[in-house]
Amino acid sequence: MPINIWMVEDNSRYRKSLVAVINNTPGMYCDQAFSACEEAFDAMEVEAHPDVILLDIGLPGMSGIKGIQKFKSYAPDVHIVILTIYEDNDTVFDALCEGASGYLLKDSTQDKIVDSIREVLAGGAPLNMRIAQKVLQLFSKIKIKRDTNYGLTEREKEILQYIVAGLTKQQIADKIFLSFHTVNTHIKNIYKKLQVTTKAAVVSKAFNENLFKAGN
Amino acid sequence: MPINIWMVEDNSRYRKSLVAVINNTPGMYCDQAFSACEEAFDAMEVEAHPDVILLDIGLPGMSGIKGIQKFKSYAPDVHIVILTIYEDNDTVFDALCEGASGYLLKDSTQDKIVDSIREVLAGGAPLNMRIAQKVLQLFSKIKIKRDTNYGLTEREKEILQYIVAGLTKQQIADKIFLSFHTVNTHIKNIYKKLQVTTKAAVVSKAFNENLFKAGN
DNA sequence: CTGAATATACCACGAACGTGCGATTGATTA
DNA sequence: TAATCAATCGCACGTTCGTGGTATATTCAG
Repeated sequence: MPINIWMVEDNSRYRKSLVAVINNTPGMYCDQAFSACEEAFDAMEVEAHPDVILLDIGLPGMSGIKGIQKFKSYAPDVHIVILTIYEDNDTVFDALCEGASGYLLKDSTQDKIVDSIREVLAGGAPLNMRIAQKVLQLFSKIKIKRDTNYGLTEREKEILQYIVAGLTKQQIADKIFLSFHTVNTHIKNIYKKLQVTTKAAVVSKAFNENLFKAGN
Repeated sequence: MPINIWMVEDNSRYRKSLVAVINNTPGMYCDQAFSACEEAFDAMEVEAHPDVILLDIGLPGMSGIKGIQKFKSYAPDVHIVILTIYEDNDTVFDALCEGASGYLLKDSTQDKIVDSIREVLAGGAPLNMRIAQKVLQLFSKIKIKRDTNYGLTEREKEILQYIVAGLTKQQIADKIFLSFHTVNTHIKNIYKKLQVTTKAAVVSKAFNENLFKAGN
């Protein structure tokens, strides 16, 4: 059966042009196109749900970002592909967190957009080249932090885990069969190495710098 | 100038086959191919550095994952494209964190691999369809957590920030011009809402559940 | 108008924490 | 062999925290 596509895009020229392209492509059709999320929500109440929604972000009324979840509440399995001019980190990040299945930029060719519709239904995640690069950069940022060990010993790392877990010094001592004083000493040493002075700060630093994972 | 490509792949048939394809492609060449990272490191010491390294993960000796950073230490600007059969979450995640510029699976067509080499040099991030999907799923997981606000008020969120930053109650009071007692009360309420009993636990929960960002 | 929620403020007490000392043992390394 | 480091244990003091109360002003929805 042909792919049912909806489109939400306030630029009528761009919208009409792309709708025409889709309707001239075998295997897919777009009979619903809107200039605002609100109109599309009304249609979701009465029409058969689409397979894919091509969604702009810079819209009058509700933004595409907020619209993602709303569309998903109507049709949990719908694939939402963002099609926008925005490529700043925050917008991309927010859209992906909201559950977009793909992210294209409007400078994409019409062929690329049509291909992406097929790709998302095949279980893929069409991403513009520059968007994919941004996404990967987010990962490598995580790594940088994970390298700084602060020279914690094994025992100290172990105790660090329990601090993060929220145990008191006495509870930690009981857990690993040490005296309260020993735990106290270890924690003092952890403070020196991490250059902090409270448990809350240790937890904060531990998360910010990914002081977990045994390896390295 | 043509693209200089190296390859690290222990399956000699696959390696030779792909090297041949690359060398038959105008604009790129592969004159160095290895069956282990260690061999490639030796070559990095004496040969001109490549533009792109196609790197397997399941290798004898050092794994491709650990190899990524090592290659980057020789040539910080080299683009490393993973080419492997592994597509489990941990492997993908680790590779991207280490700084891979792309991630392909070995069932990719040779055309796709050649295209990806060009794409990565054009500033893109070639990802296999299924890998891209995994990556996007990681983002939507973040979102789920961010929804659970625990009904914190604006004031409480504000104070939460300072707790995470490691300030004492008195310091927080001074910072936002409130009495110590008021801050104390707010923190008590935060504890009730988050169901914790210590500052360390608050910090832990705040990080684990992304209790940041004002939006929603 | 009337609760409910929010923000503000105060007090007191015991528990937990942070810190400055000192000390012994065993393993590793220079 | 001497020195360093990790791990263990100990005490004392002042500070901060967590928790049980109580109370007032404001705002906002029912």
